[in-house]
Amino acid sequence: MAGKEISANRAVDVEGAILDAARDLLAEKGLQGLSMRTVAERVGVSATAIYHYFENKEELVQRVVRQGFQRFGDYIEQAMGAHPQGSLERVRAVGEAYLRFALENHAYFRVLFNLQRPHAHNIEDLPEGGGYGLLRQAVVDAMESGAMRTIDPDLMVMYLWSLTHGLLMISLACQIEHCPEFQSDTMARTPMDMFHAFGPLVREGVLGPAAVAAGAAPPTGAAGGE
Amino acid sequence: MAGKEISANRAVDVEGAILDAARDLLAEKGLQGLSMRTVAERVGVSATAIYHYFENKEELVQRVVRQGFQRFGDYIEQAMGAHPQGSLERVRAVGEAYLRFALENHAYFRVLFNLQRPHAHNIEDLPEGGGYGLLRQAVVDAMESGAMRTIDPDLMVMYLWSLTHGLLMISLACQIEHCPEFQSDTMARTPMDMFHAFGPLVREGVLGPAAVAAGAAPPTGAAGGE
DNA sequence: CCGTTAACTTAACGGTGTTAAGTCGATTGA
DNA sequence: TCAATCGACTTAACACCGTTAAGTTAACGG
Repeated sequence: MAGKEISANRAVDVEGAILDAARDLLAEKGLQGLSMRTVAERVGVSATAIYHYFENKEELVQRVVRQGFQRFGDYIEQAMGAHPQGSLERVRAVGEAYLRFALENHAYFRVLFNLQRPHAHNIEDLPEGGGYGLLRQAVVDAMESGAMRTIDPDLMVMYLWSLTHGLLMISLACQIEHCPEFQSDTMARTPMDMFHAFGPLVREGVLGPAAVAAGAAPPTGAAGGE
Repeated sequence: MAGKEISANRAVDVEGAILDAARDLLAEKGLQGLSMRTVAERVGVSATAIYHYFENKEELVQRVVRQGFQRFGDYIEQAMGAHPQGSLERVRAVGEAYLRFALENHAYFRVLFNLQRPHAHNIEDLPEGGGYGLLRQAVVDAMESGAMRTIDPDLMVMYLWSLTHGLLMISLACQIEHCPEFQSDTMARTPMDMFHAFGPLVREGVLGPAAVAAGAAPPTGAAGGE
């Protein structure tokens, strides 16, 4: 029995070591930098030994990702706890922690959120060349016509772009149609429906028309603000 | 000279054929499904012939991506044109076209925006397991305390999550610090600064406190839809 | 002591991006 | 008209990749 424990512990050790090595490699060099052979070399076993603990490379990566989301969640939870329940600061703290975690571990975060290597394309390769400039002009026009509040148009564009792009990315990352999580009654299912459902929030804000009209903007805490 | 033209045209033909084959393969099977050998087979040349036109696989993909963004931009421009200048409908149309294009060409779009294969992870693997549920609770609490308007909490969570995630993805996709495009005076530079700058927009909406207070919500067009 | 099983190993297969060297026809200069 | 050049390829090969098959070796239960 002592022997069994030892061997079991050893097995756990090796499995853990494989996971650790895989995580480090992912953080250092991304998914492309993770090969079964390099992981095995770091651990000190042969490449095929990994197949004793994991079915294939995908499962290995999946396990690392799962572990990563766990830490991500813990990080956010801790950041939240520092603010009073029911406050907007608390909601904002979630977003801040989200960003902070991602920026501090961004090579690793890329893997968590399914991104490829940096792929050095400038902003000009993005919808730019037709997209960014067009949206910006539409925003400037809307501001001039009074259909939209007047602020820095680049900030407005970034806000609208982020919201749309984020919705899309999340929808694509998990095939949202198959997630019971998101099937609440009042909530539309397709990304396009959600986009439309965002309308009132985008127009009137998270405080809502009544609060804004009453000039009741809280002096200290606000959802996205400093 | 006739011969030169012919050979030049032929060269262009082959180059174009390679690009077309690469685009089709990317749209069908994503980045993993694109190998130099399969592209070459479709075109009817040997794999190494590609290296006469492109430095390596990365450049080939880059070229396809660039072409893709061009079409993406054209698509958006066309959708915009259908709405009157200066209207919120026009701004919203950009977002709608953005989503429509991405959803209709999503295998291809994944490559444009640097995403990996579907990687079937459920929503539970996302910040869930600590994140989604926590944010949702914070939102529910804020609604109950009156710090936030009361709507479907899942919709609110999706809105906040999309905005934050999108900002992050765009920031990571192009290293925004090095983009002069985004160095406008009033605009903060880091993703975290932008997140904070979003504050007033998130709280009060794109219409602004004055318009909302005046009950001046336009009857027909609004930024995020109906 | 024997059979089984866990925990590996080595060898190999088919695939990948990429390089080196060679072929071959058309173009060009003398 | 002939030799040289050059563009547009080809074949062969290299190193690496994920993965499978078969074998080894030590510990264990009966």
